[in-house]
Amino acid sequence: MATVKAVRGTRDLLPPETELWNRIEATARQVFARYNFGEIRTPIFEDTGLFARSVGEETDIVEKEMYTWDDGERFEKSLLISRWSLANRERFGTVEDNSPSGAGPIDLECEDLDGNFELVLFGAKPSKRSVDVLASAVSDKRALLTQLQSDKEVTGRHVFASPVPGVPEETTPEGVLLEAFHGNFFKSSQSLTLRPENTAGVVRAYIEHGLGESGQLQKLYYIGPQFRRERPQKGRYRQFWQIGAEVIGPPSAGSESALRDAEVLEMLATLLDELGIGGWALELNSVGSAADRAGYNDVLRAALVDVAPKMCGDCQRRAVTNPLRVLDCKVPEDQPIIDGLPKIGDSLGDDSKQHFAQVTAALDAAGVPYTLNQRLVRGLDYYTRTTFEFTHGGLGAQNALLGGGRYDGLSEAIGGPKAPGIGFAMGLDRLVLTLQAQEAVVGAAPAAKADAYVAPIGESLNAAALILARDLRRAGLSVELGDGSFRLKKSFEAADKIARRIVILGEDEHQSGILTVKDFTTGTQTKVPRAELAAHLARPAGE
RNA sequence: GCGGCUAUAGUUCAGCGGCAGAACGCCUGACUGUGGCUCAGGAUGUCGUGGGUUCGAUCCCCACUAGCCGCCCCA
Repeated sequence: MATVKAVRGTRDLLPPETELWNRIEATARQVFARYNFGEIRTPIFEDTGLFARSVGEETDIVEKEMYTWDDGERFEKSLLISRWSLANRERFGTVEDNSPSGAGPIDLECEDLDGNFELVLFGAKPSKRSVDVLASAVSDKRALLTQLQSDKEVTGRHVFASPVPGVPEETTPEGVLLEAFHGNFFKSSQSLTLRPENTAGVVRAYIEHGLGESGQLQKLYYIGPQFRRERPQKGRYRQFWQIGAEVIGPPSAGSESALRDAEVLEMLATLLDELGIGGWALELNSVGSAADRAGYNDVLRAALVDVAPKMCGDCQRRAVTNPLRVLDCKVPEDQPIIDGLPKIGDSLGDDSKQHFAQVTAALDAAGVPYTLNQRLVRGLDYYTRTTFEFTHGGLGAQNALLGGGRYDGLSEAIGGPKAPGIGFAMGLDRLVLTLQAQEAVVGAAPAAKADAYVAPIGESLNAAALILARDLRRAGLSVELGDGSFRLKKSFEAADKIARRIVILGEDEHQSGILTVKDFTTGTQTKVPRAELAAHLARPAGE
């Protein structure tokens, strides 16, 4: 029997690797706290419409990478089928009787009509298969159900016509309506999606809880898994982890100020430094207001008409579908052409230019190094004005550690108040890879060992050992508990691997209350009264 | 979604159309209340899954699945 494995693009994080993850998360929380960010935890799934409207209908994420499902009550469907089958046992008793035009493949449709739900069973043009299907439907409702659920050829054919409730009728040339049911059969049906990113959820929560009403700037961070159905690669998974933060609020709270952009960028520089990421680079750009961006898109599209035929195949396609993406092209031959294209900086309005100048001036003053990259146009629709990316060499094709930008119109796009904001998302999976690579060079610190290993000799002392371990643990020590069924040799072998000292609890020690402690670092063995044991074990190894 | 490479022991990997291998790790003993170092011995396994070719396939062929690298896109 094939064993069940983690599904493609997902993975387990095990010790000791999880220590690194926790260290990163703890560092991030500390840094965020110093900048007065609070944690927000939003649901892992949201209404599909949220992502369609925020991330952008036309983006790859929404078009083909989301995990989306319908949250209707699917069981009701089978009830309806069985009801239909019973009701028509008589009428469709024979194949000939039932098929004025021949009973075709049977299908189900349901649709929301005026708040109620319509469910329709209909047959299409006759075929040998469809006759068989119907025959089994009449004789056995379970067989019909199986057919409907398993046979793609049957269930895949959708021909829908508006029915008269309860009355069979002719429908389209392709199909004959067999029966229609009308009523509130489906209590609810909603399209849900595993979040592909977290900014949309944060802004949704901001709107839903009226956080803008406080008049205060909201500074929120999150840490959690996101989901995109992409082809897995190193540092890219279908369930991936992001740490991100958002600064959002009403304009009166200063949410549009370039100072906020600079503060976020300076915080990120600090965070990466404190994480020990060496050699990061900040790339910075402004895509301007929504209008600036649209204008540039037109200018770029026009400019590409002449030069695109000389470019790579991908670029020729992008020139039509998404001109901004041409700027991302990595084909060497195309680079001179791209350099000759109009720059987005020339399409920025005065407001956008001034805002961006303030951002860079603040970064200069704070000593945060950056490089301007006019080709940096982020893929998500909601970005405006400042966009940025922190990259790191040694990540292969996936060289972006984190990315983000300003999204002044996002709240309004999903039905909220005017609430400009700026935020970022950091790929935790890649951050871990980067740190692991660095530590491999520097030399990873050995895994932390427990303070002590309590080794009872004989199973009769197991309970006493449990109590001893409990007391040491309550004193704040990390303690592993051995098993009295082990021979002492085995206890030593096990203990040496996972603890700094071993505490032997044999009959002698149990009677006298004076325990035998051996320090693995020095190999010295001492007798320690139980009352002094915790203090003794708390000392560094070798002392 | 597309292209290339890969899949053998717990791990890292050799290997060959004819008995399944190494290192490390693991277990046992030398040593019944003392680890590391050493020595002796042992088990490693559906050779990714399913087909095909062949007297015979872990090896050759095909498909599938998964991983890695690149593309697309993105964190």
